[in-house]
Amino acid sequence: MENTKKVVTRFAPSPTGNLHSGAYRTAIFSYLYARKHQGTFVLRIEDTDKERSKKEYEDNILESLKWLGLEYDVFVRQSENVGRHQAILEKMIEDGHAYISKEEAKDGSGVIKEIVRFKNPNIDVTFEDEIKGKVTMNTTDLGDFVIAKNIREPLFHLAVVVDDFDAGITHVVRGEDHVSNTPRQILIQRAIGAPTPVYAHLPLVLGLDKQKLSKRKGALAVTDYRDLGVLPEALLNMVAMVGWNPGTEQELFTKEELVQAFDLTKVQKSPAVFNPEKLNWFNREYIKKLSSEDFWQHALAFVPEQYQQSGMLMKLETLMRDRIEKFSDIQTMFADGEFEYFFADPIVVHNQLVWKALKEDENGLEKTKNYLKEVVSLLEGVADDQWSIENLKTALMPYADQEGKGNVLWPARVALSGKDKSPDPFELATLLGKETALRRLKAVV
RNA sequence: GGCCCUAUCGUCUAACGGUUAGGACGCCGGCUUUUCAAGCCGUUAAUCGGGGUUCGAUUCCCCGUAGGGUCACCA
Repeated sequence: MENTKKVVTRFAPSPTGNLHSGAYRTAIFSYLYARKHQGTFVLRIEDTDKERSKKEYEDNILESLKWLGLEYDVFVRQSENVGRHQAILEKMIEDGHAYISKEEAKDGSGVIKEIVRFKNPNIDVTFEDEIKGKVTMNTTDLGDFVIAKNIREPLFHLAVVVDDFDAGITHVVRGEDHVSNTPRQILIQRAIGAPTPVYAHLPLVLGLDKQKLSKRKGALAVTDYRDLGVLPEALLNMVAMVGWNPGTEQELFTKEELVQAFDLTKVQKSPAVFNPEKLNWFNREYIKKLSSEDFWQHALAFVPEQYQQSGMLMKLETLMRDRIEKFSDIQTMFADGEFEYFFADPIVVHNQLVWKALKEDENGLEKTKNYLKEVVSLLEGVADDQWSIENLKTALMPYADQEGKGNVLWPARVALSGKDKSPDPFELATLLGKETALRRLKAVV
Protein backbone atom coordinates (compact mmCIF):
# COMPACT_ATOMS: atom_id res chain seq x y z
CA MET A 1 0.00 0.00 0.00
CA GLU A 2 2.63 2.44 1.14
CA ASN A 3 4.86 1.44 -1.76
CA THR A 4 2.26 2.06 -4.40
CA LYS A 5 1.41 5.53 -3.18
CA LYS A 6 2.24 8.22 -5.66
CA VAL A 7 5.30 10.20 -4.68
CA VAL A 8 4.74 13.88 -3.91
CA THR A 9 7.71 16.04 -2.99
CA ARG A 10 7.92 19.73 -2.36
CA PHE A 11 10.37 22.57 -2.30
CA ALA A 12 9.33 25.14 0.27
CA PRO A 13 11.53 28.21 0.30
CA SER A 14 10.71 31.37 2.17
CA PRO A 15 10.93 34.45 -0.03
CA THR A 16 13.36 36.28 2.22
CA GLY A 17 16.31 36.31 -0.14
CA ASN A 18 17.47 35.22 -3.55
CA LEU A 19 17.68 31.51 -4.22
CA HIS A 20 21.20 30.58 -3.30
CA SER A 21 23.55 28.48 -1.15
CA GLY A 22 22.42 24.97 -0.58
CA ALA A 23 18.80 25.89 -1.12
CA TYR A 24 18.76 25.19 -4.82
CA ARG A 25 20.45 21.88 -4.22
CA THR A 26 17.50 20.95 -2.04
CA ALA A 27 15.21 21.98 -4.88
CA ILE A 28 17.17 19.86 -7.33
CA PHE A 29 17.10 16.74 -5.18
CA SER A 30 13.39 17.14 -4.44
CA TYR A 31 12.73 17.58 -8.11
CA LEU A 32 14.87 14.64 -9.21
CA TYR A 33 13.24 12.35 -6.70
CA ALA A 34 9.75 13.29 -7.80
CA ARG A 35 10.55 12.87 -11.49
CA LYS A 36 12.38 9.63 -10.92
CA HIS A 37 9.24 8.16 -9.38
CA GLN A 38 6.82 9.78 -11.79
CA GLY A 39 5.59 11.80 -8.86
CA THR A 40 4.44 15.35 -8.31
CA PHE A 41 6.72 18.25 -7.50
CA VAL A 42 5.14 21.00 -5.45
CA LEU A 43 6.55 24.49 -5.06
CA ARG A 44 5.31 26.17 -1.92
CA ILE A 45 6.33 29.70 -1.10
CA GLU A 46 6.45 29.99 2.67
CA ASP A 47 5.46 33.59 3.11
CA THR A 48 3.85 33.60 6.53
CA ASP A 49 6.53 35.91 7.87
CA LYS A 50 5.05 39.10 6.52
CA GLU A 51 7.90 41.30 7.67
CA ARG A 52 10.62 39.49 5.82
CA SER A 53 8.84 38.07 2.79
CA LYS A 54 9.21 40.07 -0.40
CA LYS A 55 7.72 39.72 -3.83
CA GLU A 56 11.06 40.33 -5.53
CA TYR A 57 12.52 37.30 -3.76
CA GLU A 58 9.61 35.17 -4.80
CA ASP A 59 10.25 36.31 -8.36
CA ASN A 60 13.88 35.42 -8.02
CA ILE A 61 13.03 31.93 -6.79
CA LEU A 62 10.64 31.37 -9.69
CA GLU A 63 13.14 32.71 -12.17
CA SER A 64 15.90 30.52 -10.79
CA LEU A 65 13.88 27.33 -10.91
CA LYS A 66 12.78 28.05 -14.42
CA TRP A 67 16.31 28.74 -15.56
CA LEU A 68 17.54 25.51 -14.01
CA GLY A 69 14.75 23.62 -15.70
CA LEU A 70 13.01 22.53 -12.51
CA GLU A 71 9.40 22.78 -13.57
CA TYR A 72 6.84 22.29 -10.81
CA ASP A 73 3.42 20.69 -11.03
CA VAL A 74 1.75 22.58 -8.23
CA PHE A 75 2.30 26.13 -7.04
CA VAL A 76 1.00 27.47 -3.77
CA ARG A 77 1.68 30.29 -1.37
CA GLN A 78 1.46 29.38 2.25
CA SER A 79 -0.38 32.61 3.01
CA GLU A 80 -3.30 31.31 0.96
CA ASN A 81 -3.83 28.55 3.50
CA VAL A 82 -4.30 30.60 6.65
CA GLY A 83 -7.96 29.67 6.78
CA ARG A 84 -7.00 26.02 6.93
CA HIS A 85 -4.38 26.73 9.55
CA GLN A 86 -6.87 28.52 11.72
CA ALA A 87 -9.39 25.70 11.45
CA ILE A 88 -6.76 23.17 12.48
CA LEU A 89 -5.65 25.41 15.31
CA GLU A 90 -9.19 25.64 16.64
CA LYS A 91 -9.61 21.89 16.38
CA MET A 92 -6.35 21.32 18.23
CA ILE A 93 -7.43 23.60 21.03
CA GLU A 94 -10.77 21.87 21.17
CA ASP A 95 -9.06 18.48 21.36
CA GLY A 96 -6.68 19.66 24.04
CA HIS A 97 -3.58 19.40 21.88
CA ALA A 98 -3.03 23.13 22.02
CA TYR A 99 -4.04 26.06 24.14
CA ILE A 100 -4.15 29.81 24.05
CA SER A 101 -1.68 31.45 26.34
CA LYS A 102 -1.88 35.08 27.36
CA GLU A 103 1.66 36.35 27.51
CA GLU A 104 3.56 39.56 27.35
CA ALA A 105 4.98 40.22 23.88
CA LYS A 106 8.64 39.35 23.58
CA ASP A 107 9.47 42.67 21.97
CA GLY A 108 9.25 44.32 25.36
CA SER A 109 6.32 46.49 24.44
CA GLY A 110 4.40 45.09 27.36
CA VAL A 111 1.44 44.16 25.20
CA ILE A 112 -0.42 41.05 26.27
CA LYS A 113 -0.94 38.66 23.36
CA GLU A 114 -2.87 35.46 22.93
CA ILE A 115 -0.36 33.08 21.48
CA VAL A 116 -1.07 29.42 20.80
CA ARG A 117 1.11 26.80 22.39
CA PHE A 118 1.29 23.12 21.60
CA LYS A 119 0.57 20.75 24.47
CA ASN A 120 3.77 18.76 24.48
CA PRO A 121 3.33 15.12 25.55
CA ASN A 122 7.05 15.05 26.39
CA ILE A 123 7.97 11.77 24.76
CA ASP A 124 10.74 10.24 22.68
CA VAL A 125 10.12 10.60 18.96
CA THR A 126 11.84 8.33 16.48
CA PHE A 127 11.78 8.72 12.76
CA GLU A 128 13.42 7.00 9.85
CA ASP A 129 15.49 9.26 7.65
CA GLU A 130 16.33 8.07 4.13
CA ILE A 131 19.78 9.50 4.44
CA LYS A 132 20.62 9.47 8.10
CA GLY A 133 18.86 6.34 9.16
CA LYS A 134 16.98 6.12 12.43
CA VAL A 135 16.97 9.27 14.53
CA THR A 136 15.55 9.49 18.04
CA MET A 137 15.06 12.63 20.08
CA ASN A 138 13.42 13.47 23.32
CA THR A 139 10.95 16.32 23.03
CA THR A 140 10.73 17.21 26.69
CA ASP A 141 13.10 20.14 26.63
CA LEU A 142 11.09 21.67 23.79
CA GLY A 143 8.41 22.56 26.29
CA ASP A 144 5.02 23.66 25.09
CA PHE A 145 6.38 25.33 21.98
CA VAL A 146 4.56 28.14 20.23
CA ILE A 147 2.72 27.19 17.04
CA ALA A 148 0.92 30.45 16.28
CA LYS A 149 1.37 34.13 17.08
CA ASN A 150 -2.37 34.17 17.48
CA ILE A 151 -5.22 32.10 16.17
CA ARG A 152 -4.94 33.82 12.79
CA GLU A 153 -1.18 33.85 12.40
CA PRO A 154 0.28 30.35 12.27
CA LEU A 155 3.99 29.80 12.75
CA PHE A 156 6.36 27.62 10.78
CA HIS A 157 5.85 24.23 12.43
CA LEU A 158 2.09 24.29 12.31
CA ALA A 159 1.94 25.67 8.78
CA VAL A 160 4.43 23.17 7.42
CA VAL A 161 2.66 20.18 8.88
CA VAL A 162 -0.79 21.28 7.75
CA ASP A 163 0.34 22.21 4.26
CA ASP A 164 2.31 19.01 3.76
CA PHE A 165 -0.69 17.06 4.97
CA ASP A 166 -3.12 18.84 2.66
CA ALA A 167 -0.81 18.53 -0.32
CA GLY A 168 -0.31 14.84 0.32
CA ILE A 169 3.45 15.19 0.57
CA THR A 170 4.99 11.74 0.82
CA HIS A 171 8.66 12.70 0.92
CA VAL A 172 10.09 15.70 2.69
CA VAL A 173 13.50 16.47 1.23
CA ARG A 174 15.12 19.38 3.05
CA GLY A 175 18.33 20.59 4.59
CA GLU A 176 19.97 19.05 7.61
CA ASP A 177 19.22 22.17 9.60
CA HIS A 178 15.67 20.85 9.87
CA VAL A 179 16.55 17.59 11.58
CA SER A 180 15.90 18.96 15.02
CA ASN A 181 12.63 20.46 13.86
CA THR A 182 11.33 17.10 12.78
CA PRO A 183 10.26 15.67 16.16
CA ARG A 184 8.00 18.60 16.95
CA GLN A 185 6.47 18.45 13.52
CA ILE A 186 5.79 14.76 14.00
CA LEU A 187 4.15 15.59 17.31
CA ILE A 188 1.82 17.98 15.51
CA GLN A 189 1.11 15.39 12.82
CA ARG A 190 0.03 12.91 15.44
CA ALA A 191 -2.15 15.50 17.13
CA ILE A 192 -4.05 16.31 13.96
CA GLY A 193 -4.12 12.80 12.55
CA ALA A 194 -1.75 13.42 9.68
CA PRO A 195 0.56 10.71 8.39
CA THR A 196 4.29 11.14 8.85
CA PRO A 197 6.01 11.47 5.49
CA VAL A 198 9.36 9.95 4.65
CA TYR A 199 12.13 12.33 5.60
CA ALA A 200 15.39 12.89 3.80
CA HIS A 201 17.66 15.45 5.41
CA LEU A 202 20.40 16.60 3.10
CA PRO A 203 23.83 17.37 4.51
CA LEU A 204 24.78 21.00 4.28
CA VAL A 205 26.75 22.57 1.47
CA LEU A 206 29.87 24.32 2.70
CA GLY A 207 32.04 27.04 1.23
CA LEU A 208 35.77 26.71 0.57
CA ASP A 209 36.37 27.74 4.17
CA LYS A 210 34.35 24.71 5.30
CA GLN A 211 31.72 26.98 6.73
CA LYS A 212 28.09 26.86 5.81
CA LEU A 213 27.45 28.81 2.65
CA SER A 214 25.81 32.10 3.37
CA LYS A 215 25.02 35.34 1.66
CA ARG A 216 27.50 37.07 3.88
CA LYS A 217 30.26 34.75 2.72
CA GLY A 218 29.60 35.67 -0.85
CA ALA A 219 27.61 32.58 -1.77
CA LEU A 220 26.19 33.15 -5.20
CA ALA A 221 22.54 33.03 -6.11
CA VAL A 222 21.40 30.96 -9.05
CA THR A 223 20.78 34.15 -10.96
CA ASP A 224 24.31 35.32 -10.22
CA TYR A 225 25.70 32.26 -11.95
CA ARG A 226 23.37 32.90 -14.84
CA ASP A 227 24.55 36.50 -15.12
CA LEU A 228 28.15 35.35 -15.01
CA GLY A 229 27.56 33.24 -18.07
CA VAL A 230 27.35 29.82 -16.47
CA LEU A 231 25.15 27.39 -18.36
CA PRO A 232 22.15 26.06 -16.44
CA GLU A 233 22.96 22.46 -17.35
CA ALA A 234 26.44 22.94 -15.89
CA LEU A 235 25.17 24.34 -12.61
CA LEU A 236 22.53 21.64 -12.39
CA ASN A 237 25.06 18.89 -13.08
CA MET A 238 27.57 20.32 -10.64
CA VAL A 239 25.17 20.87 -7.79
CA ALA A 240 23.58 17.47 -8.22
CA MET A 241 27.00 15.93 -7.70
CA VAL A 242 27.64 17.78 -4.45
CA GLY A 243 26.84 15.23 -1.78
CA TRP A 244 25.54 12.68 -4.21
CA ASN A 245 27.03 10.41 -6.80
CA PRO A 246 25.60 7.65 -8.95
CA GLY A 247 28.15 5.07 -7.85
CA THR A 248 29.63 4.96 -11.33
CA GLU A 249 32.41 7.02 -12.81
CA GLN A 250 30.11 9.00 -15.04
CA GLU A 251 30.24 12.70 -14.27
CA LEU A 252 28.46 14.42 -17.11
CA PHE A 253 24.71 14.04 -16.84
CA THR A 254 21.84 15.59 -18.69
CA LYS A 255 18.81 16.41 -16.59
CA GLU A 256 17.09 13.27 -17.86
CA GLU A 257 20.10 11.14 -16.98
CA LEU A 258 20.14 12.64 -13.51
CA VAL A 259 16.50 11.75 -13.07
CA GLN A 260 17.24 8.17 -14.06
CA ALA A 261 20.33 7.80 -11.91
CA PHE A 262 19.19 9.68 -8.84
CA ASP A 263 18.79 7.83 -5.60
CA LEU A 264 18.27 9.38 -2.18
CA THR A 265 19.97 6.51 -0.42
CA LYS A 266 23.23 7.31 -2.17
CA VAL A 267 23.27 10.83 -0.79
CA GLN A 268 26.30 11.48 1.37
CA LYS A 269 25.85 11.83 5.13
CA SER A 270 28.54 14.39 5.63
CA PRO A 271 28.61 18.00 4.54
CA ALA A 272 30.25 18.78 1.22
CA VAL A 273 32.32 21.72 0.07
CA PHE A 274 31.18 23.44 -3.07
CA ASN A 275 34.21 23.72 -5.31
CA PRO A 276 33.93 26.56 -7.86
CA GLU A 277 36.83 25.13 -9.88
CA LYS A 278 34.85 22.04 -10.59
CA LEU A 279 31.87 24.12 -11.65
CA ASN A 280 34.15 25.85 -14.14
CA TRP A 281 35.18 22.48 -15.49
CA PHE A 282 31.56 21.42 -15.90
CA ASN A 283 30.76 24.69 -17.60
CA ARG A 284 33.62 24.28 -20.04
CA GLU A 285 32.40 20.81 -20.88
CA TYR A 286 28.96 22.16 -21.66
CA ILE A 287 30.30 25.11 -23.61
CA LYS A 288 32.13 22.62 -25.82
CA LYS A 289 28.84 20.98 -26.70
CA LEU A 290 27.12 24.20 -27.73
CA SER A 291 26.22 24.79 -31.34
CA SER A 292 27.70 27.84 -32.96
CA GLU A 293 24.37 29.59 -32.80
CA ASP A 294 23.90 28.84 -29.11
CA PHE A 295 27.44 29.85 -28.38
CA TRP A 296 26.90 33.33 -29.77
CA GLN A 297 23.56 33.65 -28.13
CA HIS A 298 25.38 33.46 -24.81
CA ALA A 299 28.58 35.17 -25.85
CA LEU A 300 27.34 38.26 -27.63
CA ALA A 301 26.13 39.98 -24.51
CA PHE A 302 29.70 40.10 -23.24
CA VAL A 303 31.24 41.53 -26.40
CA PRO A 304 31.79 45.30 -26.41
CA GLU A 305 29.18 46.97 -28.55
CA GLN A 306 31.56 48.38 -31.15
CA TYR A 307 32.67 44.86 -32.09
CA GLN A 308 29.30 43.15 -32.12
CA GLN A 309 28.66 43.79 -35.79
CA SER A 310 32.19 43.07 -36.90
CA GLY A 311 32.71 40.32 -39.44
CA MET A 312 35.88 39.37 -37.62
CA LEU A 313 34.02 38.55 -34.41
CA MET A 314 32.43 35.36 -35.69
CA LYS A 315 35.82 33.98 -36.68
CA LEU A 316 36.91 34.18 -33.07
CA GLU A 317 34.51 31.51 -31.84
CA THR A 318 36.96 28.64 -31.47
CA LEU A 319 39.50 30.89 -29.87
CA MET A 320 36.99 32.00 -27.28
CA ARG A 321 35.62 28.55 -26.64
CA ASP A 322 39.09 27.30 -25.77
CA ARG A 323 39.85 30.16 -23.48
CA ILE A 324 36.79 30.80 -21.35
CA GLU A 325 35.32 28.93 -18.46
CA LYS A 326 32.25 31.13 -18.28
CA PHE A 327 30.90 33.59 -20.80
CA SER A 328 31.65 36.69 -18.77
CA ASP A 329 35.34 35.85 -19.27
CA ILE A 330 34.87 37.21 -22.78
CA GLN A 331 34.16 40.62 -21.34
CA THR A 332 37.29 40.42 -19.23
CA MET A 333 39.40 39.36 -22.18
CA PHE A 334 38.20 42.26 -24.27
CA ALA A 335 38.83 44.59 -21.36
CA ASP A 336 42.36 43.22 -21.09
CA GLY A 337 42.91 43.88 -24.76
CA GLU A 338 43.33 40.22 -25.64
CA PHE A 339 41.29 40.52 -28.82
CA GLU A 340 42.17 44.06 -29.81
CA TYR A 341 44.65 43.09 -32.50
CA PHE A 342 41.96 41.33 -34.45
CA PHE A 343 40.18 44.60 -34.97
CA ALA A 344 43.05 47.06 -35.35
CA ASP A 345 46.71 46.84 -36.30
CA PRO A 346 48.82 46.51 -33.17
CA ILE A 347 51.70 48.69 -32.11
CA VAL A 348 54.75 46.47 -32.24
CA VAL A 349 57.79 47.09 -30.08
CA HIS A 350 60.92 46.14 -32.00
CA ASN A 351 62.73 44.48 -29.13
CA GLN A 352 59.75 42.28 -28.55
CA LEU A 353 60.18 40.86 -32.02
CA VAL A 354 63.46 39.14 -31.26
CA TRP A 355 63.21 35.50 -30.20
CA LYS A 356 64.79 34.82 -26.82
CA ALA A 357 67.63 32.80 -28.40
CA LEU A 358 68.72 35.90 -30.29
CA LYS A 359 68.35 38.38 -27.44
CA GLU A 360 72.05 38.22 -26.62
CA ASP A 361 73.08 38.45 -30.26
CA GLU A 362 74.03 42.02 -31.12
CA ASN A 363 72.77 41.44 -34.64
CA GLY A 364 69.57 39.88 -33.37
CA LEU A 365 67.32 42.66 -34.57
CA GLU A 366 68.92 42.71 -37.98
CA LYS A 367 68.61 38.94 -38.34
CA THR A 368 65.00 39.06 -37.26
CA LYS A 369 64.32 41.67 -39.90
CA ASN A 370 65.72 39.36 -42.54
CA TYR A 371 63.67 36.44 -41.31
CA LEU A 372 60.54 38.54 -41.53
CA LYS A 373 61.40 39.70 -45.02
CA GLU A 374 61.63 36.09 -46.07
CA VAL A 375 58.35 35.31 -44.31
CA VAL A 376 56.69 38.08 -46.27
CA SER A 377 57.98 36.81 -49.56
CA LEU A 378 57.04 33.21 -48.76
CA LEU A 379 53.54 34.23 -47.76
CA GLU A 380 53.09 36.39 -50.80
CA GLY A 381 53.60 33.21 -52.76
CA VAL A 382 50.44 31.68 -51.28
CA ALA A 383 47.49 32.34 -53.55
CA ASP A 384 44.52 34.26 -52.13
CA ASP A 385 42.19 31.31 -52.38
CA GLN A 386 44.80 29.00 -50.82
CA TRP A 387 45.08 31.06 -47.64
CA SER A 388 44.58 28.40 -44.96
CA ILE A 389 46.41 27.20 -41.88
CA GLU A 390 47.60 24.10 -43.66
CA ASN A 391 48.92 25.91 -46.70
CA LEU A 392 50.60 28.57 -44.64
CA LYS A 393 52.40 25.88 -42.71
CA THR A 394 53.50 24.22 -45.92
CA ALA A 395 54.84 27.52 -47.15
CA LEU A 396 56.62 28.55 -43.99
CA MET A 397 57.71 25.50 -42.04
CA PRO A 398 60.64 24.38 -44.20
CA TYR A 399 62.19 27.81 -43.82
CA ALA A 400 61.41 27.93 -40.11
CA ASP A 401 62.94 24.50 -39.58
CA GLN A 402 66.03 25.62 -41.42
CA GLU A 403 66.54 28.87 -39.51
CA GLY A 404 65.17 27.81 -36.15
CA LYS A 405 61.49 27.79 -35.48
CA GLY A 406 61.58 30.32 -32.71
CA ASN A 407 63.73 32.68 -34.75
CA VAL A 408 61.18 32.84 -37.51
CA LEU A 409 57.82 32.01 -36.00
CA TRP A 410 58.07 34.14 -32.88
CA PRO A 411 58.64 37.45 -34.70
CA ALA A 412 56.03 36.56 -37.30
CA ARG A 413 53.51 36.01 -34.57
CA VAL A 414 54.45 39.15 -32.65
CA ALA A 415 54.28 41.19 -35.83
CA LEU A 416 50.73 40.02 -36.32
CA SER A 417 49.50 40.38 -32.74
CA GLY A 418 51.86 42.76 -30.97
CA LYS A 419 51.59 40.38 -28.00
CA ASP A 420 53.92 38.05 -26.16
CA LYS A 421 51.10 35.58 -25.87
CA SER A 422 48.65 34.83 -28.62
CA PRO A 423 47.50 32.08 -30.94
CA ASP A 424 50.13 30.79 -33.36
CA PRO A 425 51.07 32.80 -36.50
CA PHE A 426 49.35 30.40 -38.88
CA GLU A 427 46.04 30.69 -37.11
CA LEU A 428 46.45 34.44 -36.75
CA ALA A 429 47.34 34.99 -40.38
CA THR A 430 44.41 32.86 -41.45
CA LEU A 431 41.95 34.70 -39.25
CA LEU A 432 43.25 38.11 -40.24
CA GLY A 433 43.28 37.33 -43.95
CA LYS A 434 46.09 37.66 -46.43
CA GLU A 435 45.85 41.38 -46.92
CA THR A 436 45.92 42.35 -43.27
CA ALA A 437 48.55 39.79 -42.36
CA LEU A 438 50.95 40.95 -45.05
CA ARG A 439 50.30 44.58 -44.28
CA ARG A 440 51.28 44.07 -40.67
CA LEU A 441 54.33 42.01 -41.52
CA LYS A 442 55.54 44.59 -44.00
CA ALA A 443 54.90 47.46 -41.66
CA VAL A 444 57.11 45.84 -39.06
CA VAL A 445 59.89 45.13 -41.54
C1' G B 1 26.53 23.93 27.36
C1' G B 2 22.02 20.12 26.17
C1' C B 3 20.31 17.25 22.10
C1' C B 4 21.35 15.38 17.10
C1' C B 5 24.56 14.27 12.93
C1' U B 6 29.26 13.45 10.57
C1' A B 7 34.71 11.90 9.70
C1' U B 8 38.89 8.30 2.79
C1' C B 9 43.89 12.52 -1.36
C1' G B 10 43.61 20.12 -0.96
C1' U B 11 38.21 19.43 -2.91
C1' C B 12 33.93 16.03 -4.74
C1' U B 13 33.98 10.93 -4.03
C1' A B 14 34.48 4.84 -5.02
C1' A B 15 35.67 0.41 -2.53
C1' C B 16 28.48 -6.85 -0.19
C1' G B 17 35.33 -7.44 5.96
C1' G B 18 40.07 -9.64 1.85
C1' U B 19 41.90 -4.02 -3.85
C1' U B 20 48.94 -2.25 -5.35
C1' A B 21 42.65 2.03 -1.40
C1' G B 22 39.93 3.47 -7.66
C1' G B 23 37.96 7.93 -10.39
C1' A B 24 37.15 13.32 -11.09
C1' C B 25 38.56 18.69 -10.27
C1' G B 26 42.83 21.42 -9.01
C1' C B 27 48.21 21.41 -8.54
C1' C B 28 52.83 19.85 -10.71
C1' G B 29 55.58 17.58 -14.96
C1' G B 30 55.98 15.92 -20.09
C1' C B 31 54.27 15.69 -25.22
C1' U B 32 51.83 18.30 -28.73
C1' U B 33 56.58 20.70 -34.96
C1' U B 34 57.86 29.42 -31.34
C1' U B 35 54.55 31.79 -26.97
C1' C B 36 49.54 31.42 -24.76
C1' A B 37 45.04 28.56 -24.67
C1' A B 38 43.03 23.91 -25.87
C1' G B 39 44.18 18.60 -26.35
C1' C B 40 46.87 14.05 -24.91
C1' C B 41 49.93 11.44 -21.29
C1' G B 42 51.88 11.10 -16.52
C1' U B 43 53.25 12.27 -11.29
C1' U B 44 52.08 13.89 -6.37
C1' A B 45 48.37 13.12 -2.66
C1' A B 46 43.93 10.05 1.76
C1' U B 47 41.36 5.91 5.29
C1' C B 48 41.40 11.64 12.39
C1' G B 49 43.58 9.06 17.13
C1' G B 50 43.14 4.95 20.61
C1' G B 51 41.00 0.55 21.96
C1' G B 52 38.23 -3.71 20.77
C1' U B 53 35.46 -7.86 17.44
C1' U B 54 37.82 -10.88 13.49
C1' C B 55 42.40 -15.23 10.43
C1' G B 56 41.81 -10.25 8.28
C1' A B 57 39.25 -3.91 9.35
C1' U B 58 38.40 2.19 5.23
C1' U B 59 34.27 -1.03 6.23
C1' C B 60 31.38 -3.51 12.54
C1' C B 61 31.42 -1.76 18.13
C1' C B 62 33.25 1.62 22.09
C1' C B 63 35.99 5.93 23.77
C1' G B 64 38.39 10.23 22.49
C1' U B 65 39.27 14.29 19.05
C1' A B 66 37.62 17.47 15.32
C1' G B 67 33.78 19.60 12.40
C1' G B 68 28.71 20.75 11.62
C1' G B 69 23.40 21.40 12.80
C1' U B 70 19.85 23.01 16.36
C1' C B 71 18.02 24.89 20.89
C1' A B 72 12.60 32.10 18.48
C1' C B 73 6.07 34.89 19.22
C1' C B 74 12.05 33.22 11.69
C1' A B 75 11.54 29.73 8.10
